Amino acid sequence: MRRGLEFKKKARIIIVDDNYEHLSGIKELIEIESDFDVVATATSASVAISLIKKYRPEIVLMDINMPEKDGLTAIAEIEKLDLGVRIIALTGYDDPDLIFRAMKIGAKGYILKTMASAQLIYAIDEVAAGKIYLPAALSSRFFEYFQKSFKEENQELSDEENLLNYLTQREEEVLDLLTQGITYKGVAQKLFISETTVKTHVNNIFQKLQVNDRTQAVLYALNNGFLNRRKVKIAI
Amino acid sequence: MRRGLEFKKKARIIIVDDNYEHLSGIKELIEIESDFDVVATATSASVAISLIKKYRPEIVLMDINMPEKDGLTAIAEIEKLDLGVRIIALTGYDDPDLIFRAMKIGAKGYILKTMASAQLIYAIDEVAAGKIYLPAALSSRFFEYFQKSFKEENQELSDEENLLNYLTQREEEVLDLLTQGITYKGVAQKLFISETTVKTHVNNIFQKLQVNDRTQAVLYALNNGFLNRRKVKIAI
DNA sequence: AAAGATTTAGACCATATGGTTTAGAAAAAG
DNA sequence: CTTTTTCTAAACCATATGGTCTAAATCTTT
Repeated sequence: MRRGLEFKKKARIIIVDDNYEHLSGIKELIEIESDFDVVATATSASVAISLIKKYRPEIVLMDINMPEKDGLTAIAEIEKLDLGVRIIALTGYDDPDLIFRAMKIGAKGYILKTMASAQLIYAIDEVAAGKIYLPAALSSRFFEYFQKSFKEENQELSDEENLLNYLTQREEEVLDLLTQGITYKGVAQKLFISETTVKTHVNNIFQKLQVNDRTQAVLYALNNGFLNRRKVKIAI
Repeated sequence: MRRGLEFKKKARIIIVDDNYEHLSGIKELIEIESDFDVVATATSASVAISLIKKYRPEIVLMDINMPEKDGLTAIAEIEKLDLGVRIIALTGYDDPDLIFRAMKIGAKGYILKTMASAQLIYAIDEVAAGKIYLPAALSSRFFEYFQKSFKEENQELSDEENLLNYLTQREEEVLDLLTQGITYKGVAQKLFISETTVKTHVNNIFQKLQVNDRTQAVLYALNNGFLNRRKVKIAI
């Protein structure tokens, strides 16, 4: 029966906005200009959450700037419930930090209230279809923020300044095991060398990293990109 | 002289692709269908880098899948030079991991070779204008990957499972200092308590976190969100 | 082939760390 | 106003860790 006639089920929507004017404006817009079904509206995050549990909508339009419980916390809570609700965040302005945090905690889309109504409908359409949608303008802001945070975090030290680059291969292996909380005895066993050899390596590592104990060496390693070819940190 | 006639300087481009067919195809396309100026081409990353240093183009189109030095490493190196070159990554398929890594290290755009030529021109246009451009389809892939990695990292432990939540205030203070690589003696001085008291706290911490040494305690703390209300990690 | 770096490993010693128990004072919870 | 928890601190001991020096075998580089 594939590729046959598909009766596309109307996506059910809940709209959340503390401003009643906005709320009803958006509601009308959706009811008039789209096929979606606004099953409920809420003017506070806490009410919204109970409504979501009750109606199990496909889509939630969530205003971020609300007093009391703010929209971001609400999104995080709803995502934690894991009901499969797809949340589109809504704000008045394109603060990249807000965009970043919303997307981070699981929003499937983000639109500005100032955007054309067609854009809102399109966004809902895309998100209802399982995609994640960010308008090009917001996407651009997001990525600038994203890259900036990476740059700051990663380029703390140049290659010459990063003392990790002076370690030999074997020293790296030893340090790697230390960053897993393994004792010297354990390291010796894993690397098939004697414990005294491990101690020699460790002492060399200390000198090269200019630290005086295991914990500091591990912290230096973690803070300066050791193993960061797989694991990536971003600071926000 | 603002808002006067602006002679928009043609953006200068260098194209990098190990496949010569592709390379000349793209070159012709750009020369015929756009205003951009292809100042050079390269079939390897290392050649590309010297050409970039020489010509200082505004835009670089960089193929990711190349033998020898791969495109991602090349992008990272070029970004490190900090010449203000804006790099657009180019691949045959939409691997979200590749997209994520490319954007992470600073690519200003990402397009597929299979995309329409108009799309390529548009991307260059946007990136040359200072924006970051990801076609909606790739952007969607990116965000799925992005959110998945956050979800995995953040929802490792529930509040009850996270042993850090069983620590007392004083124990948290001690652990905090340990995560800074401070010795027991140092902790004692900072908290104005005796060293034996520190040891008592530390032993209690070990029991609560189910570890047997300082390094493991520090690693547990760092891996399980101690101090993570400000810093956010994502694992890839 | 020679020089240098890396990896291995021992001796020796000092001290920091970890394990266990006991216990009083202070604070919080009931 | 008890009871419980937290914070403080000591004694005691075993062992892991760290500092320094020496040195041979192996691998790299010139």
